Amino acid sequence: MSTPCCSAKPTPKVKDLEALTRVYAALADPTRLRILSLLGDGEICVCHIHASLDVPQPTASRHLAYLKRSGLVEARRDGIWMHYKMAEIDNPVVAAVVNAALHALTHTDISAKDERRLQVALKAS
Amino acid sequence: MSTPCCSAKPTPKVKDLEALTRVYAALADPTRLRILSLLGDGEICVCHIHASLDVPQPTASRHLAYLKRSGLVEARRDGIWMHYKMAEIDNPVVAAVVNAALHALTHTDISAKDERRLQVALKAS
DNA sequence: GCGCCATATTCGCGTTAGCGAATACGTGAG
DNA sequence: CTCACGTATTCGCTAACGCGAATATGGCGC
Repeated sequence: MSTPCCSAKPTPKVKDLEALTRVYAALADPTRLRILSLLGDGEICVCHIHASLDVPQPTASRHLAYLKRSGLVEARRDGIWMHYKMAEIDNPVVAAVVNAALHALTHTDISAKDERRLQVALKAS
Repeated sequence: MSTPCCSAKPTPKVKDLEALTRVYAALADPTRLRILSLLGDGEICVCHIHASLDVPQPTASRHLAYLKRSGLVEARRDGIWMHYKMAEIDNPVVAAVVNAALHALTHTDISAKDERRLQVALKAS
């Protein structure tokens, strides 16, 4: 369940190591990991992200742009607000890596606290 | 099998995000990923590593030192030669992340070629 | 001891990343 | 049109990384 790769028999291929490397580079930052952890539960507005993480707004925006560049995240405009969510990853090998990250994040204290702050913020809306 | 975490019920914890971040930083380099892929099959001598990857010896040594610092790899001295192997990772969450990486690497072309070159080198010993 | 071999480290360089602060963009309200 | 608000980008600045080249360490044979 956490590694859906290889459930289908036709062996998937990664074009080259660069794709994997870029994904791991995107995961190699605590702020981005915290963002991904929040996005693992569904689409969220930027304001809720930087409020839940308690980081400056430009910081959240910059990391979100990085994640979008890396193909891990998709953006949707809704009037004034931007909503982000996890991207559909076509490559099953890469998807398994990202899922492993999301799963690992469920075991961190910080992500649990972020999640709690997010729920509070959502309730206040 | 690829994610042994959570097979036991007592929920494991990651001290903080820094541990995860450091692991991902260690994985965010193509040369290190290729090295880990080779080490996934067992202990290897440094000379075979830099020969199989076709990278300069100092480069292999530098990345191996990085991996050792990150706790992903262990070194063993055998006379003149240094042998490296995957480290036993105590934290099951981190272990799952590393296993996901090793699994992903089995789907890359480059790692397959490295593996083939390694087998040739081992046969010639 | 000397010298050779495998491995590790250092140095200088260019590239990249992250941050805080400030500023620009873009959309809806009035 | 103008303003306010949410979001994105730019500007120094600093720190870390990766590389090639050169050099240093450490163990073995003689």
